[in-house]
Amino acid sequence: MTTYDNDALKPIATVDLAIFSLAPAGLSVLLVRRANAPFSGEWALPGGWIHIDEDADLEGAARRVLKEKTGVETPYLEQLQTTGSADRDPRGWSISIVYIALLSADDVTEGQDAMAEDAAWRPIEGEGAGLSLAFDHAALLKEALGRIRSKVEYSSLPGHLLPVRFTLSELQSVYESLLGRKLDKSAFRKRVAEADFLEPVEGEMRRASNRPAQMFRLKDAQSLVLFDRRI
Amino acid sequence: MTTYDNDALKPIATVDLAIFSLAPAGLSVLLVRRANAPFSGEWALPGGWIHIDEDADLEGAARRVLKEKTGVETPYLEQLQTTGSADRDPRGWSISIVYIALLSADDVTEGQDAMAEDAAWRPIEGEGAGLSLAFDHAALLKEALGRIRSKVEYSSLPGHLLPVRFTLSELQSVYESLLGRKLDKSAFRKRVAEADFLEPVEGEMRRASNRPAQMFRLKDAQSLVLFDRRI
DNA sequence: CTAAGTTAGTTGACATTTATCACTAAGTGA
DNA sequence: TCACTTAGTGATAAATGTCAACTAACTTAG
Repeated sequence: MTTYDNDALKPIATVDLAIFSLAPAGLSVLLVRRANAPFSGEWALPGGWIHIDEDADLEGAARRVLKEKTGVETPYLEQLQTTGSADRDPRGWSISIVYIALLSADDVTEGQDAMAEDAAWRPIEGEGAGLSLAFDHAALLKEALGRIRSKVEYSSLPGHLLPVRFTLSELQSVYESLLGRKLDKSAFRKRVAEADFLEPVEGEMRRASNRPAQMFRLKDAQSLVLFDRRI
Repeated sequence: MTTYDNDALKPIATVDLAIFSLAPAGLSVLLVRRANAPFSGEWALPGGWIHIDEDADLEGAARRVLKEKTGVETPYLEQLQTTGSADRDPRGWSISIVYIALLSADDVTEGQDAMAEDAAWRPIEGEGAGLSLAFDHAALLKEALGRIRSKVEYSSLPGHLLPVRFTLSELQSVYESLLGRKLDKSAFRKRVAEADFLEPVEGEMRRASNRPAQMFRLKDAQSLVLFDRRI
């Protein structure tokens, strides 16, 4: 085993985030416009160097970046993957640890003031492959989308994109929009009940010109519940 | 965004591997005894610095370490997770990108000469939580075991631990031993047939003092096939 | 040569689970 | 009071899993 006699032999390490929310237009990702070289002026996933004097660990670094860009402190946060190669950054051998964050619709509306000026929500169109982003961020975003789409099939993931309180019908629409197909109401409710990640907000109903609907909230806003079978 | 004016501000980055095989005693992991500080003399997962002049990318670094320790070049290899914190290595802020590798029984027997002298196979007992390893490697190993055990439920993973050619009954035993429960022969064969990751080796049979069994091999020795439902 | 023993591989009956779709419930507004 | 809309539940058909019996193909003992 060799040692790093020379720090110049160390790779560069950054933490990058794929931050998702449900804008009215559907699933959207937060992008920032780069101010400096390389790729100055181009859009990229929010991210930054690890600050070894400030960040206790990788997840701490991810939370710091998230707070800087959105003002949100306690979202759903999950490590996606790590890429690293000699040529993904013109400045040298670099590593990117990528996290996925899901923001509730309430986080987005409440956090509008706190949001960084260089940041913007971009709706995902189709497979989301069409975007041109700095570094290898288009590929990273594609991976993140793949992970999200796959987890919708067998987890409570969509619950983290809604407002804090929502009805079962609203939850079902989010599943349907992320999956791109209709679900049966009865089967959907059976799955949700079994998975046991919701609790009713007692006495609170969504009222419209029809039968009122019971409102629910996630039992745990930070964690994902996996289903036994597909939704 | 800040820049690294000083390389001393960069974290240390290593690639570590949880390399598994099926020794006669059951699932086993390859450990190496550390020759240098820190944790000199203690057992650890095989790993090493990223060599920015030699490794093209992270997976390349993982393959290099794997070859150094086992002589094997083309195993099943999968990125598990990345940990990084200020205190996991006494030398400073450090990142470890952890890979899981699965070696076929043939790899192990053929590669015995090529295996590094400081390395040894250690059988996993129970949950594998009892081992005391350098750094946070005990926790990393536990994560790796969790990933493997969970993937056995819905993937072709056990096929990568057997010799290149094997019978369906042998495959079923490996599933059973990793899952810790018996499976129904008929249901098992239905799943395996549906998942379509095996091909028969025409004319080749396992002979014993009973009816001969058809031998099979993986259609693709590097990739995992996921099932629609649990095994 | 034959019968007993062993494991491979298949088949079918039955129980359980899951999908599909129709139904009842509870509100609004004309 | 009736038409309309969405919420929520139940009933039946289809699919799937479980269990165990069955046939097949070999070796070995007598």
